[in-house]
Amino acid sequence: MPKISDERRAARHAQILDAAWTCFQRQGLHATTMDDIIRASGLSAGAVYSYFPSKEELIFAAVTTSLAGLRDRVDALLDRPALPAPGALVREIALEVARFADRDDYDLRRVALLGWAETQRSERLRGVMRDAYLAFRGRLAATAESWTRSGVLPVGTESQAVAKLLLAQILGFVVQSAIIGDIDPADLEHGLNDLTKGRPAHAA
Amino acid sequence: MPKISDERRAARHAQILDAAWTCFQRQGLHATTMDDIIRASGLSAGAVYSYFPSKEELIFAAVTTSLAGLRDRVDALLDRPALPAPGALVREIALEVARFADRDDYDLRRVALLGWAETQRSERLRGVMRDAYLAFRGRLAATAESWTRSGVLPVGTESQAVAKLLLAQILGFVVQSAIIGDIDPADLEHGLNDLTKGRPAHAA
Amino acid sequence: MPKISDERRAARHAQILDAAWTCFQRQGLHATTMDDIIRASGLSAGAVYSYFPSKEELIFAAVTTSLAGLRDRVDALLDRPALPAPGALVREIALEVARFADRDDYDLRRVALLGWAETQRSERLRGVMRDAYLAFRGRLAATAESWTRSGVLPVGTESQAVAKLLLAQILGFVVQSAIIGDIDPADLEHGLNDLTKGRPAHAA
Amino acid sequence: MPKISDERRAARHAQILDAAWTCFQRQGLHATTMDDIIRASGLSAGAVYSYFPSKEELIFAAVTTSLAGLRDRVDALLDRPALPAPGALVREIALEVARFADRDDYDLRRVALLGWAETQRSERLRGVMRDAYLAFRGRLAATAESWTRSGVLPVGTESQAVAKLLLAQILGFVVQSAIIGDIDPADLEHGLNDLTKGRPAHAA
DNA sequence: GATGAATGAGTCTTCATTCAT
DNA sequence: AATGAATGAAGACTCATTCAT
Repeated sequence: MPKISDERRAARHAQILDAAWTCFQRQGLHATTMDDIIRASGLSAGAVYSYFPSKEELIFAAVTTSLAGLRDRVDALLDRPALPAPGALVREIALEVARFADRDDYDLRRVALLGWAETQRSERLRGVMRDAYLAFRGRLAATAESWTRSGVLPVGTESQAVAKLLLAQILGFVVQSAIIGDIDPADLEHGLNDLTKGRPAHAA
Repeated sequence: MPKISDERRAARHAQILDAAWTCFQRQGLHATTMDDIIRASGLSAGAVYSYFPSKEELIFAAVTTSLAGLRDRVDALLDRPALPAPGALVREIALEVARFADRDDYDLRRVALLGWAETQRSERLRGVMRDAYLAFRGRLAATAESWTRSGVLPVGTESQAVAKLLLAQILGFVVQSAIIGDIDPADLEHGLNDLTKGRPAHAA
Repeated sequence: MPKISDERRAARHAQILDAAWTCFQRQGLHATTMDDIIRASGLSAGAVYSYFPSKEELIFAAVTTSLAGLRDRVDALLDRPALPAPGALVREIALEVARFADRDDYDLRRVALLGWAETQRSERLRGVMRDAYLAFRGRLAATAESWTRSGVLPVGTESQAVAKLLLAQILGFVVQSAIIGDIDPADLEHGLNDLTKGRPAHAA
Repeated sequence: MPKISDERRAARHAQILDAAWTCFQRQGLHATTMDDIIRASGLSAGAVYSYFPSKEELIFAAVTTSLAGLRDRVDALLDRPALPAPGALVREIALEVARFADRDDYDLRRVALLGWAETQRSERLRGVMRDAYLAFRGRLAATAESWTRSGVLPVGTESQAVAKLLLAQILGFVVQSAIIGDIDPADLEHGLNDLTKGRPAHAA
C-alpha cells in the first residue's frame, strides 16, 4: 500500500521524463547533469532517484518512451485500410515524425540523433532500438506486400528490400532535418516520383 | 629536442587522431576520457595537448577528418565520366561508406552517429557538417541533372528533391547499418528498382 | 539531510574560511591547494565548493573577511568620545592590528601582505581593499579635524594629508612587523613624539 | 673558457630578468608561467634554465635585484652632505621610489607588494629583504642622529624609533600608492609638518 | 516517504623541468 | 651550447549517487 497513489506516481514519472527530455535536447545526453534534470523537474534528488535508479536508466527510459511514441503514430498511419502510394506514405510518415512534439521543446528528430549515438554505448539500448526499427520495418514490408498484391509494385518485389529503402528514406530525412534543416517531407515524395517516372534501371 | 620536422608533426597528429577514434568508437565521444586517448596514443598528456588544445577540439578534428575522408571517396565515385543508374549509384556509395575503414577499429557508420549527436552540442560542428552534406547533396543534384539530360530521369525532374532523397537513402543506410546491422548496400538498389518499376503514383 | 539551519551553514562557512586562512598563512595564497584547504577543513571537496564556488572566491572571501575584522576593531578604537593624541592613537591602532588573531595561526599582519599582492591580480579585490582603506583614512581625517578643533593640531591642518601619513605609519608598521619583526607599536609613538618635539621644518 | 663572452652572458641575464619582471608585474609571481617569461625573453627554455636553475631562483633574483636598485637610489639620497628636514627627506625618498622605473612596465611599488607576499613563502627571501630594510633603517637612524646633533630633533631622541617611523611612512606610502593610488609624496611632508606644528603630545 | 547536503572518485588541463638531437 | 618537444605529477573543479534527518 503505497503512501502515494498510482496516478500521482505516474504523473511524477512523466514529470521527470519531461524534464529530462527538455535538458537532454538542449545539452545532449552526457552534458546534462542529474542536477539539471532534478532542478527542471522541480523535485528533489531523492525523489528523482526513487523513480529512476540511475542516470543510465533515465536515459534508457527517455529514449524508449520516444520510441514508443513514434511507434504509436506510425501504427496509426499504417493501420488505415487504404494506403497511399509509396511516395505519399513516406511523406506522411516524415510529416508525422516532424510533428512529433509533445511540447515546444521536444523534437523527435533531435532526440533520435542522441539516442542513436547512445546506442553505441549501451547494448541494451541498441537491442530495444533495433527491435523497434525492426518492427517498424516489418510493417513497411507488409505494406510493400500489399502494394504488390494491389499491383502498385510489380510481381516479384522484394518486400524486405523495399522496407529497408523506405525506412532509410525516413531516417535519412531525420538526419538532414536535424543537421541541415532545409528538407521538407514533400521533397521525399517528389524525389521518389521523379525517380519512379524514369526508365527502370534494367531497361536503360 | 630541436624543431621537429613537419612530417613528424603530421605523423604525431595522425597518431593522436587514430588513438582518439579508437577510443571514441569503443566508448562514445563523452565517455572517452582524455586519459584514455593519451594512453592509447602512447604519448604524454602534455604532448597530446600540444597538438589539440582541448578535448572539444580533438572531437571536432576527429569528426571533421572523417567527413573529409568521406568526401574524398564520394568525390572519386561521382567524378567518373559515365555514371550508373540511380539505384546502382546509391549502392556503390553505400558500399564505399561501409568499406571506409582505415583500420579495423574504425567504421565510418558508427562514427557518423556519434558526430551527428555532437552536432546538437556544438554549433561549429553543426556548421561544418551541414556544409559537408550540402556539398555532397550538391553533387547528387548535379548528377540528377545529368540523368535528366541523358533521359534516365524525365524532363521536369526536381534535381534538388532527388538529391535529398538519395542522400536520405544513404544516411538511412548508415543508421540501419549501425543499429540493426542487417542491411546490405544491394538492398537499396533492389528496393529502389522495385519501386521504380511500379506505376508512377500520379498514374495509379 | 534535510535543509540545514542557517546557523549550521554559517558555522560551516566559518569552518572553511578558518581552514583556508590556516593554509594561506602557512603557504601563501597560490601555493595553497584546494586540497590543502579541503583536508584542513575536514569536509569533502564537494562540500567546500558548495560554499565557495572557486578558489578565487575563497581567497576573496578570506581577504574581505579580514578587512571587515580590521574595520570593526579600528572603528571601536575611533568611536571613543575622547581620542588620545596622534602618537598614542597610532600606537593603539598598531597594537590592535598586532593583536588581531582569532586563532593562534592567524595574524592580520601576514594576511595583509598576501592580500596586497593579490590586489595586483584581482581588480575586484583591489576595489574592495581600496574602499576599505579609503574608509579607514576617512575616519582618520575626521579625527585630524577634531584634533584641529580641539587645538591639538594647528589651524590650517590638511586633514587628508595627516590621514594619509597616519595610515602610512600603520601600514608600514605591518610591513616591518611581518618582514623584520623587531618593531613595537610603542616605537611609532616614540618616533612620532621625537619628531613632533623638533622644530617645525619651515621654522628651522 | 666559455663559448660565450661574459658580456653576452650578463646581457642575457639582464634580458631574462627584464622579461620576468614584465610578466611578474602584469600577472603576479605565481600566475606567471616559465613559458610566459621564456617567450617574453625571446630565448629558449633551455637558455633561460641555463641562467636560472628554477622559477624560485628567478623570483629570488628578480626581487633581490629590485632591492639593490632601491638601495642605490636611497643611498644616493642619504649620502648628500646636507640633509633636508625629516618631512622633506621622506618626500624625496617617496618620490624616488615612485620614479623607480627602468622601463614603462616596471614600478617598484607594485613589485614591492609581490615581494613582500613571497617573503611569507621563502625563508631565504625574507632574510634578504629583512637585511635590506634593516640596512635602510640603519641609514635612517644615522640620519636621525645627525638631526639630533644639529638640533633639528631634541636631545634624547630615540634614533631607532625615529628610523622605524620614517621607514613605516615610506612603506605605507608604497602600499597606499599601489592600492589606493591617490597619494603624493608631498602628502607625507605636509602631514608630518602639520603634526610637527601641533603641541607635543606630552604637553597636551 | 521526502529532502538536499555531503561525498569523493574522476575529469580536464597546466606547467616546471628535462634532455635527445 | 642551444633548442623546444616531451614529460607527468599535480591542480581546480564536477557530478552521480547516498543517507542522516
